Amino acid sequence: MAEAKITPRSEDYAQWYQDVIAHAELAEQAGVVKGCMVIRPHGYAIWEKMQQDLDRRFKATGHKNACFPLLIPMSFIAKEAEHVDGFAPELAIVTHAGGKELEEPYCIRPTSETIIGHFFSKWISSHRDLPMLINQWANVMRWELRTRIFLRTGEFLWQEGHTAHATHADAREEVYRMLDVYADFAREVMAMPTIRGVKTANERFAGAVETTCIEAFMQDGKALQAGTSHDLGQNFGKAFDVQFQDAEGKRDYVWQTSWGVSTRLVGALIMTHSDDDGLVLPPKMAPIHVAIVPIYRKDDERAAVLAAANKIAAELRDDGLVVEIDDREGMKPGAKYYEWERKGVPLRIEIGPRDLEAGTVMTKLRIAETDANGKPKKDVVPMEGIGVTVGRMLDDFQQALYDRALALREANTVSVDTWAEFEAVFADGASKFVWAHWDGTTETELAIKDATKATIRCIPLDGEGPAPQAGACIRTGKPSAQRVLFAKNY
RNA sequence: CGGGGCGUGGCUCAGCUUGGUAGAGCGCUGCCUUCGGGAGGCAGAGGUCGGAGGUUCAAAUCCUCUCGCCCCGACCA
Repeated sequence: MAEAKITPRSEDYAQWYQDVIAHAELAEQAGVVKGCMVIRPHGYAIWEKMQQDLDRRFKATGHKNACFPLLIPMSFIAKEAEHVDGFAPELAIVTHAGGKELEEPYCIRPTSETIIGHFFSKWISSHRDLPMLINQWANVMRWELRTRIFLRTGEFLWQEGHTAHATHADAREEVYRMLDVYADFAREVMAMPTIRGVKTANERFAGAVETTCIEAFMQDGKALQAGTSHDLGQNFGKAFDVQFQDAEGKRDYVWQTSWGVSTRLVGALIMTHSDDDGLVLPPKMAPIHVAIVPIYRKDDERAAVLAAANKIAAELRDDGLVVEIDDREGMKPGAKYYEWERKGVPLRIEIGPRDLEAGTVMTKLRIAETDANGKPKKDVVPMEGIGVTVGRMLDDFQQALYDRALALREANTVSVDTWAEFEAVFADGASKFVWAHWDGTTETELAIKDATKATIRCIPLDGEGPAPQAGACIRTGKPSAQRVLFAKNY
């Protein structure tokens, strides 16, 4: 009996996304808690891989982890005018505790700038205390009207870096250092190309003077903000009175930054690489690298095959790989193939009696060409030196996924100079990455959004997108210094 | 908050119009056969039909109220 199939992307991309998550057992709607998700072990394992790699990068750039309270006094949120305007609508508020009404309500943290500002003011008094480089791994809550698993949920997991510096220049250097950490991580580990840029005033973080981002291309042509890094200027320093004395004895407010990525990255990973057969994971993101499926008929075959499978697994594990031997009884090999594929395991090894005789194993990458009969291509490789062979296959696969993702983005990226062309790209719910000129005003940005649902994802940094060149705004014809990135977004 | 939909074994749902002993498929448990791309047979376990009230000899089904969730739109990492 065939299992319920994953909806093909061509039929319904949103349904496909949900099907992939369900079939790979990554997460599910909590149901009993509105807008919240349960991250299942396989999904959480992916998040842990992200955490481990990022945490190493944060430590390598001098940051230390800490943890601040989940509950924040409401008065804190109100101290920074733009911040409170931005976040007030999505706060969950605690009014009662211990059977009594609280004197001052708390909100569940939507982000921690305010409470960290409070503590920075206690901890910082001298330029010798700077820079203060803190990161927090935490859960936060934003009461969203519309949620999508991993991409936007009421509660989500993330890291938030918070730093304080003596000069604006130092803070800006930090903002861009961490943006590059995110971009490098996305490229090297997630095999996901991104575009680094600056957000328009309209899309800026509430309370920041500048917000930078990495934008990733999803298979349906939409953009997804995969990470952000903010220059907070002295806004929170002034709101929370975070002052220091410099070497000359002058007092000044600190210059702060904050930066974060969240479990949303799991959604980005899915929509960058996965296909109609389910989840596809780059080896560096895979909780299980290799699944070994033993093939046998009789008991004596079973014993011999399993012994060989264990030997291979041991060799691969010595190389640091996570290997699963699928020796479940009563399940045919084909069913096991489908299961490991929909869970995104990058490489499968089949080993049976014929292999034992020949001293070989059968290997199958998660994404493979199909032969003339429509069957996926498998490779016979010698058991001798299996560790080296598998290592190379996984490295190549990691690179191939990046190349494929980049090629898809490039194939769906266009430069557009007329409004008619621009509208056509975004007609009927479609989206691409569009480089177009814009006159720099929020008014025009909103008019374009109103007409097409496309928004400015970012103003590209040097080296991203087409070389800067003056032109005329796609909408108003007014002068524009450079093209900006438009797309519909998640 | 507007518009739509749904609450029935673990999951997906049928049954409701026209009230009469709670069903199917998948999954699960056991045994047997099978095993290089989604196996089959036999035997079994499992449900206060979201909740409360009402009508009735009799309610999953009709009526009233209520709770919850999902989808679409307005806000957002």
